[in-house]
Amino acid sequence: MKPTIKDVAKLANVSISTVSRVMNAPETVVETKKLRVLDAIERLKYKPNALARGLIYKKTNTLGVVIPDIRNPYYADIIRGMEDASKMLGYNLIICNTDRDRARLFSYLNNFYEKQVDGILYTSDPVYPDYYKALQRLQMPVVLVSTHSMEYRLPSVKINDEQAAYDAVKYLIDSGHTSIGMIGFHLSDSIAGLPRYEGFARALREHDLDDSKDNVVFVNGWSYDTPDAAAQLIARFPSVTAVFTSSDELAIGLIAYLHEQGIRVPEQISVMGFDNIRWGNLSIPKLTTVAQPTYEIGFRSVMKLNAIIKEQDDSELREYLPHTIIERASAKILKSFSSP
Amino acid sequence: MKPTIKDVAKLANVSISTVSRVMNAPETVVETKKLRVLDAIERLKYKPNALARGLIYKKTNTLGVVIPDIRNPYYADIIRGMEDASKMLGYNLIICNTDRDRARLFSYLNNFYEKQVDGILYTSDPVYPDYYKALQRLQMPVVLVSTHSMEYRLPSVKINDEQAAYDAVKYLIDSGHTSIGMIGFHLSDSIAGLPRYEGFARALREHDLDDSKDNVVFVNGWSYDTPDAAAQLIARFPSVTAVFTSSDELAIGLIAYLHEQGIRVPEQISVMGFDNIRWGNLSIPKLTTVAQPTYEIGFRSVMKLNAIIKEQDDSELREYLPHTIIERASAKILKSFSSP
DNA sequence: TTGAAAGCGCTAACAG
DNA sequence: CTGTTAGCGCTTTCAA
Repeated sequence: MKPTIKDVAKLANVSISTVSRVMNAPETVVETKKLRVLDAIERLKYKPNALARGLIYKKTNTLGVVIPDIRNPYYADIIRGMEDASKMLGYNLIICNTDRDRARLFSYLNNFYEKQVDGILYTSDPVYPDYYKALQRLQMPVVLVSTHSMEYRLPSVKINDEQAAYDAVKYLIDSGHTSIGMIGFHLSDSIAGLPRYEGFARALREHDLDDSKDNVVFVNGWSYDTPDAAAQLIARFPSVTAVFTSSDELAIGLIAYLHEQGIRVPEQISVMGFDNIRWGNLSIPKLTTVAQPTYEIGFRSVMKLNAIIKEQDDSELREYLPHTIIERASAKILKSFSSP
Repeated sequence: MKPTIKDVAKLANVSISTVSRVMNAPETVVETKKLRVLDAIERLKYKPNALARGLIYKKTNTLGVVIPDIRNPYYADIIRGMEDASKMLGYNLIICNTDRDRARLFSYLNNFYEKQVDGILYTSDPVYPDYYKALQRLQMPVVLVSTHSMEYRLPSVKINDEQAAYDAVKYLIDSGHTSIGMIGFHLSDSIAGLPRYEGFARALREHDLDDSKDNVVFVNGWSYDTPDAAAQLIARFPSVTAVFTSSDELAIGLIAYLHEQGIRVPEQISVMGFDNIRWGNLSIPKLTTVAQPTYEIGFRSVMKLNAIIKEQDDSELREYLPHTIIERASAKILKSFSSP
C-alpha cells in the first residue's frame, strides 16, 4: 500500500493538518515539527495523491490533447512544443491519437471530461458541426491547434494557410515557372485543402497564369496514393515544370514517383512541399518547402489555453503564426528573382 | 459547475446510492427509478468524476508512457499499438516525451505516481542503474518496451536485436557481398548499439569475412551526424560494397550523403536499414531493411502490463517478437542466394 | 501554531 | 430494492 498523509502524520507524531501544511504553507509550521514531518516524508517516500488533491482543488494540472494521426511527423514537433510549455506551466499532457476515427474522438473527449483535465488541445482536423457540439457540451476550455473555425467562436493558433500557399507558389513564379501544377487535399478539407488551393490559385491569377482546375489533382485525405495523383497530373498537364503540393509527404511521394518514371527533379520538374517535416532534409533532392513553425504552434497553443483557463483573457481569438519558405534543392530557379 | 451525482439524485428524486447503482449495477434497481435516473443523467449531461472513483477503486485505468524521442517515427507505430490495446482493455495513456533528459524522466515518473497511474510503459532507452532505482522506488508495475534489462528482473517486450542484425548482414552476405561495413550506435548503448554490432560481427565471422572494427563507424546517439560517419567509413574502407546501419534514419542519411558524392545506391554501394519506418518506402531507392513489429510491440506491451496489473502472472519475463527482412531496392543482389 | 471536523464526488457495506 | 452512513486522501475552516 502506498503511504498516505496519515502514515506520515503518525510517524511524525503530528496531525494530518500539520503534514498538509508543511506541504502547502511550510512557513506556518514551527521548525522542529516541520523537520520531523519532512523526515517522515522522506523515510516513507511519501508523495501526495493527485486524485485526492484534484477532487478538492477542482483542477488536475492536466491537459488533454487529441491528435488525428500520430504517424504524421508534423505532429511530433507540435507535441514537443506543447510539452515544453506544459512543463513550464506545470501541466501534464494526456495525448490521444484518434486515427481520424469519429467514435474514438468522442470517446477521448468524454474521457478528458471524466478525468477532469483542465483544458483540451484539439489538433488539426476541421471542426465539423457535430465535433463542435461535442466540444460545446463539455463546457471546457479548448484551443484549436493547426486548425481554426470561422463559424464558431473557438480560440485557435495556426499559420495562415492561404498566404503560405500563395507565397510558395509566388516563389515558383518568381523563379521563372509559368506552368505550375498542384497536388492538394480535397477542398472539403477546410484547413489543409481549400485555403492552400486558394492561395495557389490567387498567386497564379495575380500573375496572369493559367489557374484552371485542370492543373490540380486532389487527393482524398492523407493516404499514400500519391503515385496515382502524380500520374494523373502529368497526364493532364504534360508541360508542367513545377508542382506545389499541400504537404511534404505528398511532395516526397511525388519525387519518388517522378524518379521511378525517369523524370528528374528539379531539372525537369520542380517540387515545392508544405510543412517542413524533418525528412524533407534527407530526401533526394532535399526538399524546398514552406515551413510551419510547428514547435511554436504547439508551445503557443498551451500558453493560450493556460491563459483561458486562468481567465487572463488573452488578446486575439484566432492567432496566426508566421511561415517561411525553406529554399533547398527540389525547386529549380529558371531566372533570378525580379526584385523584393 | 459540473453536475455531480447529488444533482442527478435530486432531479430524479432518489438517493445518490441509487444513482450510483444504475451506473454500476443497473439490474439491482427497479425499472421506473432507473428510467428516471437515466433521464436525469441525460438532461444534466452528467458524467462521473474519475478522480472520485479513482480514490475509491485505487485504480485509474490510466497507463503512463515515457518516450525518449517523439520525433523518431519509430515510436509512432509503437504508440498506435499501445493505443489500440489500451482502448480494448479500457485504459487511457498519458504519453510523456523525455527528449532523453534525465531530469524530465524522473519528473514524469513522479507524476505518474502522484496521478496514480496503474502502470508504466518505459520505452527504448537502456535501464541505467539510477533509472532502475527510480522505477524501483515507485513500486509500480512496469514493462520495458523495445528495451530490456539483463541485470534486473524487469518484464520487457522487444525484438532480438542481435539476431535481427545477424539476419540483415547474412542477407547481404547471401547476396554476394564480401566487403561489408556498418554505421551503428555506440557500444555503450546496450539496446541499439552493442547487440546490433554483435550480430553484425557474428555474421561476418561465421562466413569467414573480415570483422575488424575498422569497418564500423559508431555514431553518438541519434543525432544527424550521418554525413561525417559516412565519410569516415568510406575513407577507412574504400572497397566497401554494402553498409548495414543500425537505423533507417542512419540509412536514409547515408543514402543522401552517397547521392551527394555521386555514389550510386545500390549499384555501387548497397544499404541495409533497421526498423522499417514508414519513410523507407519513399526513399530513393526504396530502403531494404529489417522490420521490427513496432505496432505489435506496443500492443503486446500493454497486454503484458495489464496481465501484471491484474496479477495474471504471464509466462515469460522477457519477450522477443519476430523481426523480418524487407527486401526493397537499396541492397543489390550480386548473386542469387545459395539456398534457403 | 495546531488539531478536530467537514467536505470534495463517489462507492460499498448495512440496515430496513 | 433503497436509503443512510462511513470512508477513499487530501485541504481548509474554525476553535483552541
